[in-house]
Amino acid sequence: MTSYPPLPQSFYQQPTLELAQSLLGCLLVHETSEGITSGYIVETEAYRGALDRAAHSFNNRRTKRTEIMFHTPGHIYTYTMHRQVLLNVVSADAEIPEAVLIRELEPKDGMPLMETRRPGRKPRELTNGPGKLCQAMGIIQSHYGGHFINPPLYITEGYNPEQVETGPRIGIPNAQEAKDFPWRFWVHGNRYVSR
DNA sequence: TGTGCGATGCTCT
DNA sequence: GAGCATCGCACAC
Repeated sequence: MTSYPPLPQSFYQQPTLELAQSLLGCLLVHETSEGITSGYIVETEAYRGALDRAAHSFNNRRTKRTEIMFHTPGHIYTYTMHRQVLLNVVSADAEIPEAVLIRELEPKDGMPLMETRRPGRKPRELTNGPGKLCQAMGIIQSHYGGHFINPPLYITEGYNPEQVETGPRIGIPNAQEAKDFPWRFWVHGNRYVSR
């Protein structure tokens, strides 16, 4: 099985909205004893702590859960929503609680392994949601606090998306004015992007 | 292929 | 004890 060179720390040192776009087309890789799974990132959302009513860290709220967002960029922020695990990339400098949510992947390596983790699903249903992709990739809550520049869970160079689209984020009806911020980014025309 | 809705557990107040 | 950055199923077309 192939390994890949992780993107360096410097990649994460860019403004959150730019990082959210730069991540599109990058390859998310998870190496486990069962094998490698990987997929291209095709949809992201930015969450910008202090200003953003939709963010857990709104108004710089600092709790056990949001603590990692106050760290340096490139850290792994996982949390559970209902029964799912969701995966975020911490962005912005230390003490600035911002992050990018990874919403959808296009599977690359290890699709058979993904299918064993999500039995009975069609190929495009393996990773077309933030909770689903964590299941398919074997990402669990205990990845919280890790770093994307090291295996087993890391991000490497992928392809350059031809066209990126932006729009309002999904599933945050109570965020008032923040729900209309065009902070969702996706690869135009990719068949793994659902909505 | 698309929409609607109920189950569900963890975190914070 | 309330509120969710969701998913899967049922049902219509």
